[in-house]
Amino acid sequence: MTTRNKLRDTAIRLFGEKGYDGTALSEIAKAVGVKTPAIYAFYANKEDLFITAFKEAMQAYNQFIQELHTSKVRADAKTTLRNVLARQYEFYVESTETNLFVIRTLLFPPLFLKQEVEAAFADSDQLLSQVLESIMVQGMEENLIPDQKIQPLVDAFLTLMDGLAMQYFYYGSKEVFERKLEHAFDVFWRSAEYVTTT
Amino acid sequence: MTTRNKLRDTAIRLFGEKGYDGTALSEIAKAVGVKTPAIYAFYANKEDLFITAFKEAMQAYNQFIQELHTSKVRADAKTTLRNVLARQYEFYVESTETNLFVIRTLLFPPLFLKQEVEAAFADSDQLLSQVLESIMVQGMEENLIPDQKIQPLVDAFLTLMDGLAMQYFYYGSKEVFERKLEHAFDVFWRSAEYVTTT
Amino acid sequence: MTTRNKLRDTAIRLFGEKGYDGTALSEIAKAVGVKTPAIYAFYANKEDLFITAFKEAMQAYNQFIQELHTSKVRADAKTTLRNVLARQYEFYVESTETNLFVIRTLLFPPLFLKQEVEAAFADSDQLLSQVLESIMVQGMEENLIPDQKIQPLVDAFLTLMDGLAMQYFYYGSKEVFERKLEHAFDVFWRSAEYVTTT
Amino acid sequence: MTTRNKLRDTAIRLFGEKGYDGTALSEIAKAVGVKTPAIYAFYANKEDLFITAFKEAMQAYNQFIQELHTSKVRADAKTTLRNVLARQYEFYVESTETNLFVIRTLLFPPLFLKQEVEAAFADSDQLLSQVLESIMVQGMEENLIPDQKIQPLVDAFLTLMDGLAMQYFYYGSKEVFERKLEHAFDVFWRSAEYVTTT
DNA sequence: CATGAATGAGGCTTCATTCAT
DNA sequence: AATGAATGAAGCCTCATTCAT
Repeated sequence: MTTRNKLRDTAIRLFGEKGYDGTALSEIAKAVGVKTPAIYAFYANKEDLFITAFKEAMQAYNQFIQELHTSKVRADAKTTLRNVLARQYEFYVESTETNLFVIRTLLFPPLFLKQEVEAAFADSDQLLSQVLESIMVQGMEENLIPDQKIQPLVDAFLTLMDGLAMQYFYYGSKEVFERKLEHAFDVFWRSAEYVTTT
Repeated sequence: MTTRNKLRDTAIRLFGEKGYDGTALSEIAKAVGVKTPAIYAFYANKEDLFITAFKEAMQAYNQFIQELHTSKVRADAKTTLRNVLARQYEFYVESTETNLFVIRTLLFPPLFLKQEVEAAFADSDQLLSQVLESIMVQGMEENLIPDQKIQPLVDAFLTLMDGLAMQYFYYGSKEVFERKLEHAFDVFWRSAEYVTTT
Repeated sequence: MTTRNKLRDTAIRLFGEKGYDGTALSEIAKAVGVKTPAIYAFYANKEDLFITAFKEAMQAYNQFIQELHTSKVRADAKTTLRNVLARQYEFYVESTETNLFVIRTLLFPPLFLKQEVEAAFADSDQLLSQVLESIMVQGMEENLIPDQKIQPLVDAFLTLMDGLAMQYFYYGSKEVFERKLEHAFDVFWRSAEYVTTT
Repeated sequence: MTTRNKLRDTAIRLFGEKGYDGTALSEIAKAVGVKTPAIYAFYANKEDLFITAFKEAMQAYNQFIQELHTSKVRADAKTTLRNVLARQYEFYVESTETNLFVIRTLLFPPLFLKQEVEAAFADSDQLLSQVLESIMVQGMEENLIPDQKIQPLVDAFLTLMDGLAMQYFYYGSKEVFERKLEHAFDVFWRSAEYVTTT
């Protein structure tokens, strides 16, 4: 891999672990095996490196969302939703570093990036909402989910995903996290498939 | 208020906004109207100030959880749970700064505090779990919630609370947040009160 | 003297010798016997130190001009004008460093100071013009200088002073400089006292 | 023009504007449309480029002086002297950049060039003195200038030229400069043609 | 309690220069 | 002749911290 990309990826990892202010360019350079000034051959400055890293990480994140959509066709809505969580989990495990960086930056962006971060977040959020919505619609067409307003289901599921995201990062234990995932999904699905008498 | 406490509270605010590394002692001192070395009359060093601030904030947070417990007696389980979310929301609004600091620190503690933070989090988490559990039990005793395993409900509700916490911080809009809260709770409760045929 | 002023004076000297870009803050600090960061206790940054030094030097320069005016009363116009050059010379010798800094900065200001420098120069220039003008008027009242337009005399004398200033800095030799001074003044005065037949 | 010469001329311009220390090789390269290391194909290092630029500029300057000499034959001494100033002015206007560089370097050479600069200056100065001297002699032969010592006239005229040089660089206004030039020359000439009674 | 003065450590960045291509 | 990659040196500046007052 090129030095340029090694720098970017290492930046993702270290910025994710210790934040923008907590990460020195010298650490990134050292991890890549290069002296600090070499960074400036590829990036204008620390902010530029951070932004580049952020864009890369967001792209990986959005691609993950896109793939949720692509792969949804294969199964019924319940399986698909369950898969969404499984994929989310997988994604976290595979790309913990990228994810830590994305979440950290979305929640606590360095001030100079606040606006861009908000825009990026809004995009991803909308994308994910659409994917979930189309899954819910499919569920209704399959008669797995009774006819009802879709927004509440989407909102609840998004909240669930966010909650799991948070927990993934603060529960060390795999078992606890998997239990939570199971339980949260079960409760969600029971509600979704519930036929309101009213 | 004493200078000591002004420093602590300003630390909570600024560390919450910009993180440990992003906040200079001089900023805190300036915001309080004092020169930097004055901080050392009250706190051993930056870490000490941070830890003190963290303890104060966690105490406020735990007290909030405690009060959820205390106030629960007055109403039925559904109302109580709904109130929990309302109180959580209120707490965020009233104490945004404290909360930002707590969440930031729980999710992304400075390295020197990782262990203490995890312990503190475990305590709060357990406390909150117990509160929620007792509410669920009450719900069953009231026959509002059909007999079922409690852990899944608690896990789902905790996930819901975490998800809302995250969303509170990245949705600027009050309306969107309140809609999400409503929807997420409705979906949760419908599931909780659902009588499984199986 | 306070560290603050030692820094300012050393800055005048070193900036004068080697220019803004050629002088490192560390050199100034070292010459004063202090570490570089100490500078920041007194000056916001390098530019601030430079500007402060410039103001101080300009003040010394303007004060020198003022004193030309004050001391003029005592003698006839010819003596006074000759004295002006003598004083200018004295001033250069006594305050070579200040002067080198002033001239260097007036002629080749760092870009960030260009505007302020031009304003400062305009002020001093006007001040000096007025002083010279009043001397010429005095000379006419004394009938040492025949009645004529004053502006040409002032302009010529100012050009003479500037020419001497330049030569002071590039002729190493005292003798050569003093000869030039004598000659230039003689030529000037012969012209001034000349009674045009036309 | 060759890259080599483009570099040299751009160096003259930029070193003249911002000095040796204030000009980065990268700026020069960029202005020429080449990458920095390309400079090293033609010049040993920054000092070498500077010295080369200086020699080129001094040559242009000396050639200007030479031409003063060459063209002098055509007219009477007064006209010739007046022409010298006109030509000096023209030269400044046409070759402001070269001149700025020459004057800056003569007055404030980078330390590593101090000696060479002084030698170069002495040469040019002597050359100019000779030119002026021969004009004065011509003036006497023409009986335009009464018999007198030549050195004072030469010294005065040199001082005048230096004074105008300085003023050219710090007066923005063309009108003011031209007025000063006129006045200074008039005063000079009146003195030169004056017949001393003594 | 509080501050002014000072500093060691370290961070970001620029720059002249080298070297392989 | 020219460039991309890289670096050593150095510069400006910030910051946590100390100490005498």
